[in-house]
Amino acid sequence: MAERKVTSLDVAARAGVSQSAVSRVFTPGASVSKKMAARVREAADALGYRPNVLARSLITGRSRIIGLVVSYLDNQFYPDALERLSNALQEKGYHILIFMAQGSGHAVEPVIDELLDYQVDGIVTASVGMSDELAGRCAVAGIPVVLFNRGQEDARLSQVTSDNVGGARKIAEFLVAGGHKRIGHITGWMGSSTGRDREAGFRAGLKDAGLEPVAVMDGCFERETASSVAREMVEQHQVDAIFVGNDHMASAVMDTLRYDLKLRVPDDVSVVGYDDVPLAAWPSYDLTTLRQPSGKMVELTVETLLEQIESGDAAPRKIAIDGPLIVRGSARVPRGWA
Amino acid sequence: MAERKVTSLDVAARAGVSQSAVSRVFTPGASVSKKMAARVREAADALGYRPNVLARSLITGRSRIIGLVVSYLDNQFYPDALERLSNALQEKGYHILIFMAQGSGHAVEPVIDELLDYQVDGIVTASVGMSDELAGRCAVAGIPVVLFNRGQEDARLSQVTSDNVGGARKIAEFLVAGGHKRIGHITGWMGSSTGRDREAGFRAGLKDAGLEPVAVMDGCFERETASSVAREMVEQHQVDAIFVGNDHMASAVMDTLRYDLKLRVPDDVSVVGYDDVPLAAWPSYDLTTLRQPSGKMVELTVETLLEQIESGDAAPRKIAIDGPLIVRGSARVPRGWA
DNA sequence: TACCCTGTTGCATACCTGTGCAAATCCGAC
DNA sequence: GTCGGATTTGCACAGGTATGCAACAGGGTA
Repeated sequence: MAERKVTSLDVAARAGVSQSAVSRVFTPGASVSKKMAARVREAADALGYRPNVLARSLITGRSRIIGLVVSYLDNQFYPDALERLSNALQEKGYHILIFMAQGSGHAVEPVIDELLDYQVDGIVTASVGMSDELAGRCAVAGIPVVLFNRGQEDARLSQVTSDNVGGARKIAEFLVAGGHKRIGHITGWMGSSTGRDREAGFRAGLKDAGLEPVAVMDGCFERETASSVAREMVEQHQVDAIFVGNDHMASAVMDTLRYDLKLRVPDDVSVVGYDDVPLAAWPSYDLTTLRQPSGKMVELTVETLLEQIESGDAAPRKIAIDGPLIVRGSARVPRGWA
Repeated sequence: MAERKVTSLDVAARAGVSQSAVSRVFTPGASVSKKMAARVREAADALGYRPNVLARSLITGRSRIIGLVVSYLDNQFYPDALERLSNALQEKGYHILIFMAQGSGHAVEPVIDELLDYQVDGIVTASVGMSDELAGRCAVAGIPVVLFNRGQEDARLSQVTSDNVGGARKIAEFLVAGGHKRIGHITGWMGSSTGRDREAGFRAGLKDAGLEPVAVMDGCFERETASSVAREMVEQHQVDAIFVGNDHMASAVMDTLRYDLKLRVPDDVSVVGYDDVPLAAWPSYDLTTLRQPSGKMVELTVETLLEQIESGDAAPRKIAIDGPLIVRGSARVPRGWA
């Protein structure tokens, strides 16, 4: 039923040339005469020949596959980034092999092993950390790793994040300028660098104004957790503003404030998020938030990764780019704010 | 810097056995003695050996890679399905190579070629159609294709959808029972089977009640388009209910009705969606909608695909599963509705 | 014509694994 | 101790491609 695969040998036979000639025609930068190229291409088209990427990778040592490890896709930020990442890599002739880090986010270990089995040229992990031992295995295998939206000490790992400390500080300044007195913070998962950095920046920003958060609780990057924590924060700490660790949780918090606790946003409580995902701009939320420029982040991720893959020995890079505060209607705007 | 890759030969040498022995130890179902397996595994662990999937696929003819073609991820339905699909396949030892069909959804052609280059074992296309010629190429190559959430005539293609005609009919009945008189429909993209089937089912349902939609306009599965179309529908056709072709658009329509046109939902206009994505359950939308059981759909997609891959000559299947109407608060509920 | 230089081509091999076949080993029964 | 059968092992090759090396052709100059 399924026809036998057509190989470079078939093409060579039909064109009356050697197999190596065929190979060279399909290898950019190889030495082939115009005439030869024309003959081979004609035969190849007639037979419907296309080079076998897997066989090719066996000999070149490059698979043109990038492994992507991701743990959840319900936060809009990640599908968006995934789409951009895939497009950017596709343009460079690479493709994404996707791996879900299931369970409680800690099951990265077995996933990386499988990744290595596929001889990926590089790895991007989105919102997922790596053990030192794992980082070592990748380093030994010569496979560059870029942490996307997450940071880690290990010098062998590259990372691309937004300036979480600086961003959160801006938010603190904004809330202070808005005259809020009882400010709370629902953090991202404190087991993540992102969650910790935003908390640190936020605390620092308040401290500069002589303030301190009246409550800091872990939202774990989950909508349900954030909702229940928000309820507690309002009822027990009477906050007048909440900085929520990302937009995904912030939208849930706004829903809880409005529909569950019957409070007005921002009149009773101001809410600020982080990321500026698409839904932040939807009229239902109209969320003031700090934009993580995902286009730029992806761009730099690709650049960092390909640089290491193609030049072999480029040093890992730790990149933090800053993003603007997007002022919308979910938080009281300070008088005369630019 | 990067150590030379450790191969089955290295393991064989260390264990003092032949390379084939090593291969057999890592091939489930091959004939190996306990003793041999133990020796080989010890040596393999010591060296950190893992079989090279690419080299293996070269000889077995199976890559254990499934190609996924997807055109957009901003509709929550797709990231959700992608996550489930990846997990389900991962469990079976397969992995997803992702391809974005960029542009106006018609650029599937070049993408499929690239897919074939990677020797994928099967293809899943999400909300993307295929030309007959393309379907033919896949059939010739012996690669099964499953259309996810989209239908097509071609007998060589499998497909898994919800019962779009039946589902839309249920919605029509619900709106009619609710006493609505001027009912409009913002369709999904009419270039897609999904869009057309839902429209047909909806029309049929209204007809059974002696009604007809007062307006039918194409929302193209895009939020912006749906919004502007909704405005037109209200202003020029005074609808009292709108069936929107999916939840992704429906949430935008609700925002437009409420915040732009200052209408109350459902008091002034009822809105019903399709899919039951997570945001449909969020209090801000509380959207009445028809659930597409994505878990079940993914399950059947995997089953269909693997059956064809592994048994080689299973016939393509056309599956349409039906889903329940989820009644929430965005549409007037008929008196005494179960 | 003899010469050299540049640009093309073919030959042979390597990449890493799975598998058919034949040889080897094992084990128990006579 | 011998034999038969079942199980295990090794040998050798195949799968589809890229590439170093040597051989080759072509063309221009003296």
